[in-house]
Amino acid sequence: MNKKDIKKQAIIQAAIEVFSRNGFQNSTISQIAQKVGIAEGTIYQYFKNKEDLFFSIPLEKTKNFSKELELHLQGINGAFNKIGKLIWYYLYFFQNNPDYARTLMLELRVNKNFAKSKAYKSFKPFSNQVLEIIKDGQQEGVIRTDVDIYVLRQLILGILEHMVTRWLLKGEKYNLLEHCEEVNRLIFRGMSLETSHREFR
Amino acid sequence: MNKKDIKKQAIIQAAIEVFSRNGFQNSTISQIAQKVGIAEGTIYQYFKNKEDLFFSIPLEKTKNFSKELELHLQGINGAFNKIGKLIWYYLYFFQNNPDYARTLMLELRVNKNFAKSKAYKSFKPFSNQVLEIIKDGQQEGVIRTDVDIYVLRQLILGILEHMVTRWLLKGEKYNLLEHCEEVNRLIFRGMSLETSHREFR
Amino acid sequence: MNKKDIKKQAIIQAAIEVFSRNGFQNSTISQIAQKVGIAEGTIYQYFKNKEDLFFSIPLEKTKNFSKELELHLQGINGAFNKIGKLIWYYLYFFQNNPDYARTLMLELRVNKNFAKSKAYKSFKPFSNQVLEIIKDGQQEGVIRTDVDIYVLRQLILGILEHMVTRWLLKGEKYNLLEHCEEVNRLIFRGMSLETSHREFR
Amino acid sequence: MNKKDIKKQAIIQAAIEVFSRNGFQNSTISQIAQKVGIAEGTIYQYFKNKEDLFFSIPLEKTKNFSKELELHLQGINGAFNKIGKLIWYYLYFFQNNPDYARTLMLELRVNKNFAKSKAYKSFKPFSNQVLEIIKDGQQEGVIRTDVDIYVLRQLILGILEHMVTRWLLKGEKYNLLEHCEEVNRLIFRGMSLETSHREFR
DNA sequence: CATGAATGAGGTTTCATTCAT
DNA sequence: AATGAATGAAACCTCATTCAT
Repeated sequence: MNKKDIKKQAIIQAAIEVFSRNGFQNSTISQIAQKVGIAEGTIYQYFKNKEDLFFSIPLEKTKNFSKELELHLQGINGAFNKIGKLIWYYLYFFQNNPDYARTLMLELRVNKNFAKSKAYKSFKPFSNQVLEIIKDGQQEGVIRTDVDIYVLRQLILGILEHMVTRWLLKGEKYNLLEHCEEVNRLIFRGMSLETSHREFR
Repeated sequence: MNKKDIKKQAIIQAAIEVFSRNGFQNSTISQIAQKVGIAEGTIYQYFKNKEDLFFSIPLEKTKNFSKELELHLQGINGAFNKIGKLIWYYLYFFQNNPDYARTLMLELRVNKNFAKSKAYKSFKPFSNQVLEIIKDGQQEGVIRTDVDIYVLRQLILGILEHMVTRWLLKGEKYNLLEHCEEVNRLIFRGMSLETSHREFR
Repeated sequence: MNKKDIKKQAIIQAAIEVFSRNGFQNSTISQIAQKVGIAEGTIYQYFKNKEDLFFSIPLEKTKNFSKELELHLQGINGAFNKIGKLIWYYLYFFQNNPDYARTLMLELRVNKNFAKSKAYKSFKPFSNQVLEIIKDGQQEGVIRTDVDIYVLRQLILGILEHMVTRWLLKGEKYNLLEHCEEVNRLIFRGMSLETSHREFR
Repeated sequence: MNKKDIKKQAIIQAAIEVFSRNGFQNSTISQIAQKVGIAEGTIYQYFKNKEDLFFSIPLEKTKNFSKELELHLQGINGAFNKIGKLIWYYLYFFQNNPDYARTLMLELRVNKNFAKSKAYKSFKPFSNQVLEIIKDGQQEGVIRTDVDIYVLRQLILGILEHMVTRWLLKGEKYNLLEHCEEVNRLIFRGMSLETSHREFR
């Protein structure tokens, strides 16, 4: 990582802190520059504008997320086991990155332009990965096939996003992982073939 | 409804349209006043400030939502039947109030001050209603008791919020009710006692 | 005093309280109306506009001031004795009317339009009275004649205004009459013929 | 003086002119910016807000006042001679800075927040200087000791402020120095030990 | 590459005054 | 005479962005 990248990282890190505390509209370039210890103008050497800097946050963070998730899924077999791990890691990650969680869930996710940005596309791999696991599960014969796989994916991601968002809005006062087990049970049951239940019995 | 209330309603209606199109920060009092056909200052006779007007929207809309829901639930028996109807109505309502949906899901829900406002409390009755139905279902013996009822509620509301939000972010281009049936199936299965499945067979 | 005058008095009294607490610019017609318990519009039945109401305060207060002063000067002989009493009464009056003191000294006295208003002229009698006493003193042979009588009057009124103003700006925390004696001595000495001193010895 | 200071001075100079002509409340940042030939926003690079700019005026002017006064007092001996010169210079200064006089006497002096500001403290040195001269005079044996020195100081400053204020309210139409001599006489006599009079004879 | 002074558009909010009831 | 809803002008201040040094 060269000098330029180091400074860019520093700006992004400061941006995460500032944006997460005050939101996009109430954060100022000046605050971010101050936190990094550089002049405001310098930020414009690295980012086209305020929104560009804002959107670069998930671009960066998603790299970490995916790389780590990869490791955590290594050596796990079975669709439900993979999904269980994925759910755990998702909650674990955001619990440990609360600033980013706020930025992503309360600001970016809801930003009109974001959905059209290329930063948004950086989620695609993760999203696809979930889809692949579901498909595998159907081929294994453990996941029901009478429900659209995109709806199944939406079920999982929807619950996860909601859990994190709720946690944020409640002031991050409880342990986000505390209902992990129960949520797993609900999702597994919902997605299973009925027959698979009988097998479990 | 007296004259003053009529005008207040008119302002709220205009506010919904304007806020939903541009977001809170990018909407102006001037736009809203213009839409109602009154002077800017007049709005401040009815609302303390911009945020007060903003927060008064759900206060008003929730009244309608609850009143109508009440009617739709009349004469329906069985926890799952009630939940099914509730899910359908929720999606139906927001599909038919897309402006309000945008305001609520993409702006209000994510606003720090909103969670502390009294407008937020107007959701409480609906939220409690869901909880009651779940409890009834447990007493009927059709809903599992090995998962916290608050987690069960979160499951339902989380999925619903997520579906509406996703629909909005995708440009409202598809029919929000189109996967209603499948979602019902997923949620029912997730929440059921296993034994109840066998009975259905 | 008929009904109309009673209400007018009530408005003026409320105006004194409000204006003195917040100043002219930061006081609102609404506040005054509220204090009286009438509608804003009603005030415009009695006063042309905000400034007219403001200027009507000294017009009213000066009546009281002069009437009382008259009584206090009754039966006092000798220019210095009269001046001494006048100084005492001036300080006594404002100490007991601190709201009006603030309005007059910190707002009105400094208002451009006020100097041109007819309310300003209501001070004239008092001002003339002082001049008359000085003239009398010169004829009695106790007040120096080598200084312009207008300068002598300015000396007295200047010190008095300054004392009241200083007292107000210091938060009215000390007794305004506490240096009355000393000030008298200073003024008397300054105004006396030298010979009169020797006579006193 | 660097570039930044020069511009700051220019803004203050323009502010004096504008504030003195219209008063604080009726002056606009826009007017001041226009007079300097800069954008409104630029003013906020130099001053926190309108009031900050307002209060910075005496901070600046007092520097000049004190520096010049120092020179004028050089080589003068005797408390009364010093006070005489000080009175003359005070009147001379405000006569030659009528804009500032208006701002200080009619606006700042009467502003609640001003008395608490640090700008107010910039008068302290001058105020102390007067006190020192009085003390010297008492040690020399020419100034009476039966009157509190703070009252004596108040006598001097009160008359001076009043003279300037009166001059301003009368439209600055006469020569402020015209009664300088007479005022000196009054103040000297008031402050003197009686015995000192005999010596003068 | 870095700086930071300058810009200037733009929106919320207040409130004296009016006037129809 | 009293009301009080409606008006609408007006100004402070912020801050992303630029550009000369």
